[in-house]
Amino acid sequence: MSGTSPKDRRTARAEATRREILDAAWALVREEGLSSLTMRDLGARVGMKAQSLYVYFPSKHAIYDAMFGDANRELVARWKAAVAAGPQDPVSVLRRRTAAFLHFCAEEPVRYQLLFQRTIPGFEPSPESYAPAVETLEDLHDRLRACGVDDPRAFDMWTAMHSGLVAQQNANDPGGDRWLRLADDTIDMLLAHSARGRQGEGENRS
Amino acid sequence: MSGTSPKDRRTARAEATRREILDAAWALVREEGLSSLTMRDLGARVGMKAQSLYVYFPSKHAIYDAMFGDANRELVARWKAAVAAGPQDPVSVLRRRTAAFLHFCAEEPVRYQLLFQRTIPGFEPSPESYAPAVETLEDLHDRLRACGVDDPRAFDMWTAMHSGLVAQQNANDPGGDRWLRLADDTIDMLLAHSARGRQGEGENRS
DNA sequence: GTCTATACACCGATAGAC
DNA sequence: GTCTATCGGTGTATAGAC
Repeated sequence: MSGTSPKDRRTARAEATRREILDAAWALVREEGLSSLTMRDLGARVGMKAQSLYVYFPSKHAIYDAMFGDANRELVARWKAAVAAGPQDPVSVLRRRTAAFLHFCAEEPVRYQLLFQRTIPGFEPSPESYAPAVETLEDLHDRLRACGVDDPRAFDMWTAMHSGLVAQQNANDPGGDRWLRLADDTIDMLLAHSARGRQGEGENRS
Repeated sequence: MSGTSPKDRRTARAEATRREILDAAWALVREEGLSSLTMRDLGARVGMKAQSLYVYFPSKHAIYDAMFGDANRELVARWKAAVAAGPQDPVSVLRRRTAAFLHFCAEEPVRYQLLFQRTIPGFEPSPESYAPAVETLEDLHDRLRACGVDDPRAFDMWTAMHSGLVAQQNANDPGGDRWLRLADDTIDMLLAHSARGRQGEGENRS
């Protein structure tokens, strides 16, 4: 259990190279755009010929898929940190979680594009890379239920509102906060709306 | 003023060919997706070699631009028709206008993608093609003001909500109405929210 | 494991013949 | 106005030297 076999060393080295290629790919798409990633450019960036990349990834789509997984795992880490970071009453947790999600989507448009806009022709994420996204959505469902929102229509309205805030932010004020700063107001509005007709339960604003 | 010069005849013929090419392009992107449009396929569709298309359009982006203009003009026609089609009180007009916009966006995802997702690498619409979009947005502004909404934040919340409804509808339930049917509820919520703190003015629900 | 070399089937775009 | 021919680009793939 303690020793490291030659095979482990070899796969560990290969894994490090994969990581290096992915980091270079992120840098490239940040500079040139998601769809401007080419195998030849990427190879040059890591000091390889394009053909050698196929030793580490079977195709360009496999690189996109690994990036998709990267981004999704980062998103999960973000909202888990936000959830843990303050008062634990459901509405406060929901507010922090929502803010973390919105900032994650707005701070790097190319990452948002990869995760949610699906702009690459023919690219479909693998189930493994997609799994954290399912976890994220289920967690949101739980958080909303904890705040007394269990109407499916209210849930759909919630996802629409936040996808809309991010879409408008990235499209019309990239790098700014014109729509992001509406988040808390929007949360108030949605909570009030879904509480309508029910007996008003704890709704603390802080 | 009444006669038709040879030059007019020539340009009219060319204009008809342009129209024919654009119709073929719409058919192609509907079948194959927005980014799968190729000059070779498009040429074949109208019985030309790809190179001959350059007689009518200087580039592939120019074709996308003309399609962008097509779609925007159609959108204007749609909401103008919806506005004229019923009772003229501001809230009813706003409801019909909003429904027309949402259905326009949802009924042909590829058109929505061209207009609002900006998924084509390097494509920016020309000012001429974009002009109707400005008119649409200004009209929305006026309609909202007529309903007593003049807070810029409420206006931004409005655009976010509706961009989000369409985004979720097209991404997660294409062809259905899971998010579209939330429109009237959403309008109620937004109108109530922006009326909060002001003296409640006429808010008639059809 | 990386290279060179070569190939294939596409792509947008241009030059020039007719 | 349409064609043929061609260019440089793309992702992908294979063969073989070192």
